[in-house]
Amino acid sequence: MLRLSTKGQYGVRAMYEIARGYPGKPTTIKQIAQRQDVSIAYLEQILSTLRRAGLVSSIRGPGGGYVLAAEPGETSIGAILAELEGPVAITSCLDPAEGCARVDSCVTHLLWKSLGEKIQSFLNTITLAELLNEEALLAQAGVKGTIRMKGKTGAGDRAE
Amino acid sequence: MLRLSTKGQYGVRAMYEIARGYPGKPTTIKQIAQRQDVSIAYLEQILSTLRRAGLVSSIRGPGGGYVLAAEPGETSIGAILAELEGPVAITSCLDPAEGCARVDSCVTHLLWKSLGEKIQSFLNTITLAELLNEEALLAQAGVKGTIRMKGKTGAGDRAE
DNA sequence: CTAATACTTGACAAAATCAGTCAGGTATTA
DNA sequence: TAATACCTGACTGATTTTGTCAAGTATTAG
Repeated sequence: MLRLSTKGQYGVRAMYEIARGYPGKPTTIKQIAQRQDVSIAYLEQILSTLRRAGLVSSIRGPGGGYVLAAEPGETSIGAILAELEGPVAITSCLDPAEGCARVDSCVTHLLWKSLGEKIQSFLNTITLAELLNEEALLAQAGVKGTIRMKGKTGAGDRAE
Repeated sequence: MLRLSTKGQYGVRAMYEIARGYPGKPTTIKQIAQRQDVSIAYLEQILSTLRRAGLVSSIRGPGGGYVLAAEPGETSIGAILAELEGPVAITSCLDPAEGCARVDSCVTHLLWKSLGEKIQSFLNTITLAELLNEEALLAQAGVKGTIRMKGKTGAGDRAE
């Protein structure tokens, strides 16, 4: 339940690839497609959305590609997903575009609203900067009590 | 994004109606259908799943209906949704039934895993008892960092 | 200038999931 | 034994997802 679409997932991964080149080096769609194993055509669709939203800028012509519109710490995962999938809306009642006829009589309304806010808040807290730095991600995303591991496996290292 | 299916939503609302009769009075499908404005046929499908899962018991024949299998404070929203929609799995990678080929190289894996755990934890905290008592729900679901009350069965009375 | 590179856009469609209906059952008790 | 009420699986139309495809437009090296 509560699955994210591939569009949202690919979008975050694409933004991560672009963030790796920050600042300076533009990243081409082709590079993203190879590194993240997603089709170029699909990425074009996704990046087009993100560009219109002002999250990335594109540079045309030879040597061009995509660059972040702001520094990595300024772009949250929540912002990326909001553009690609719309706002968090556990139920249609809570979708700003739809609304709910029975708000008052619905005992579960508050429940879903509260859950949605928690999710949104979490996603807004994590930025591309955290994604670029696994330790920072652990600190922010690490959960209740147990996960105190610090030594990473080295598997996620840079392959540049 | 991250929308819950109607099946899950109706399931929770049906469980709420059944919980209102606790202890003692069985609630019929027809009553639930009227109060929550859901078709009888669809509810039968949903309640059949919940009964097989052991969350409710059914009493057949005239005067029958559904009753909770445990007291309201023992049944969490997370348990209900898990039966109707499967486990929280933001990505297919995190679905126990599917698995992920690129776990090690995926920078976002930890992110989605962490989010999923937060959601699951929240849903496991809220029970039918909280739904029956709006104050308890506010205390549990209300803003972050303010979770103070832990008294369990005290809240399980009728709320009307 | 012009060709190569690279982004841009909108239409389209197969596949999967969702949301629910329907027709026939089975169990219980007044 | 008939009325009540749960039980089950098959089925289907609608919607969403997950992409592909074709035909552009903009930029710059040479």
